[in-house]
Amino acid sequence: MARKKPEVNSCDCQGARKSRRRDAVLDAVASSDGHLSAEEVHREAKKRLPGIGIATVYRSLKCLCGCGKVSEFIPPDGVARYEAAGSRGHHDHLVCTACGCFVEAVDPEIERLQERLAARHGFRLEGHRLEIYGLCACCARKK
Amino acid sequence: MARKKPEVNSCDCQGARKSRRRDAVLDAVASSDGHLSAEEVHREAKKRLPGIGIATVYRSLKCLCGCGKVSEFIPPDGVARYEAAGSRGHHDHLVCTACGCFVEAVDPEIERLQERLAARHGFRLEGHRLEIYGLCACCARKK
DNA sequence: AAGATAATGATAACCGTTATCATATGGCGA
DNA sequence: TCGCCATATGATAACGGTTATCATTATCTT
Repeated sequence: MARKKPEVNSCDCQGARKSRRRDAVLDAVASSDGHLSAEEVHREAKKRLPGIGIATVYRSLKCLCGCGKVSEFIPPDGVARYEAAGSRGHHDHLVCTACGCFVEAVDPEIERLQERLAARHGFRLEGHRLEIYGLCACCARKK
Repeated sequence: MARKKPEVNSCDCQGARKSRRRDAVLDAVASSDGHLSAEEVHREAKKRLPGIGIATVYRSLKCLCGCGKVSEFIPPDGVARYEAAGSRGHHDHLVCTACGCFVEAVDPEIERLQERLAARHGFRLEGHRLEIYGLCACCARKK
């Protein structure tokens, strides 16, 4: 007999069960400023569940990204960073090439033009990544 | 006595010497469609200089990127890809999430708006990376 | 409570990239 | 042309973030 689908949990992935650790990972990401690396998420999550392992953090992050609760941002150094999605909505990043700081930014007009660009090439738009590199105001002043 | 600066070679990096291998790497990248991974560049370069090692390819690519002869593009999978810069000039990428194909595209208006966005946040613009994800025309048709 | 299956932790494996180090090479002055 | 010496090179070990493996535990349904 077909089993009933498990109740909704922090991850809506197909067949996923409720899990204290995944909740802890989501909470760790959601209660931070964002831009946490997996290792930093692990550190935060351990404050909630001391025994949680790094593998679980990676698995949970992947799951939470899959269901849209968390979004992944991969800066030029290739180390993935995570932030809670939804709360602040979509945004792009201005990355300082000197100090490595991030600034979040959105330009509705750019968003709109991207749709146009995708359409022009026959692409069905699903998402995008825009990163602008340069010197932040602080670093530009020092040079 | 101060030595004279060596003559210009395929890499204008400060103090760089002319080198057959670096020339081979540049040629390998330049004579392809672009979007080659380091391993693929290595394979191409070996057709020109059979004994060339992978480490030299990585070193040469870094050097060539540094002086602007080659540009690096890091897709979502994190594996760097290289293409000759200059010839076709700057462009962004439309990446198909189904088949993984790339399409090059530029929208001058987006470029301009990015400058405005950077300025608005006090950033001194140095560069940017724009990748648009979606289904290419071919894959969209199949679904 | 029992059975089925997803979740977990520890850790080995993976893999692209870099560092290391001994040797070879290029380019300059003589 | 020769010799010097900094740069370039090749082989390979090391690195580091991420994933796979596997035995065990937790969760959900009946």
